[in-house]
Amino acid sequence: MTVSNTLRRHFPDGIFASDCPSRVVLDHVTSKWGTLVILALAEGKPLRWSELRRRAEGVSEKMLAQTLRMLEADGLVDRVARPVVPPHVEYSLTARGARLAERMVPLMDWIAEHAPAIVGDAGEAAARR
Amino acid sequence: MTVSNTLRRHFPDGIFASDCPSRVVLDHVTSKWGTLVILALAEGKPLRWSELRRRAEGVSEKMLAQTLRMLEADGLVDRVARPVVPPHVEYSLTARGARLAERMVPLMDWIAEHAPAIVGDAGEAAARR
DNA sequence: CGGCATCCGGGGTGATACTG
DNA sequence: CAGTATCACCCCGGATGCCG
Repeated sequence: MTVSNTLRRHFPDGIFASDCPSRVVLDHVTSKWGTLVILALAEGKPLRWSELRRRAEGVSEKMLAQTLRMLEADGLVDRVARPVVPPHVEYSLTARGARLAERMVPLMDWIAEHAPAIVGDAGEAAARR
Repeated sequence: MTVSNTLRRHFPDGIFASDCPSRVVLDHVTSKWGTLVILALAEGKPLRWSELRRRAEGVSEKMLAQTLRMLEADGLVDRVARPVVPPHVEYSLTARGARLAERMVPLMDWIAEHAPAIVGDAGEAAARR
């Protein structure tokens, strides 16, 4: 038993049809920067734009903006702008986003634990070639 | 409490440094087709190339091959070829892959349940604009 | 500080054809 | 059936410049 009844109920015959809404959401939350942003916000503490940029190391302004707008449109991230100068904007997870994050953290934990071994294996395999 | 101690222990100061092995593994398992392949194999039943192509609807031959080789190199997917004609090749999850899949299924369950609402919201938001 | 608009270059992607 | 090879294209994503 590795596939849940929920999954079976929703996708009895093909995991994901190419036009299924799940595909869209899947692409959003598993996007390169989407996962990092959600995870950074998973601590529960609102983060500012500049903080997010540091947390998701390597992200460009454009991609961070794009990612945040995408997640906001999906109702996963909340954006609160205080109209002061200099501007102060904070991002946090919505209730929905927090529930999603709960399911992402165990996955990230696993990856964090096993990534070194996996990359190590790959390196050896590459060296053997 | 939304971020685990494991995650904190491994990434005390930045979720993911840009050169961290986790980034590589993360990109692999959250790649567009990687998730679908892992999930398709998560049932535990070995699948043939052509079955995988049908399950991951929309995947091209090239990307399926690329994805499978990547996951195989990561030690997540096992490839067994029976040298008969016509060729018979079966893919399944390794023990490591199965453990990863266990952590992906809850995430996919959540997405499967909430994707319609999310896409629906996005549609409404777009219409409102 | 927190964005958005524009340009543009490279590589990821898909279609097609071919093979063991 | 299960792939590899080749190629053309498109779009992701970075860099830059400007604005509230």
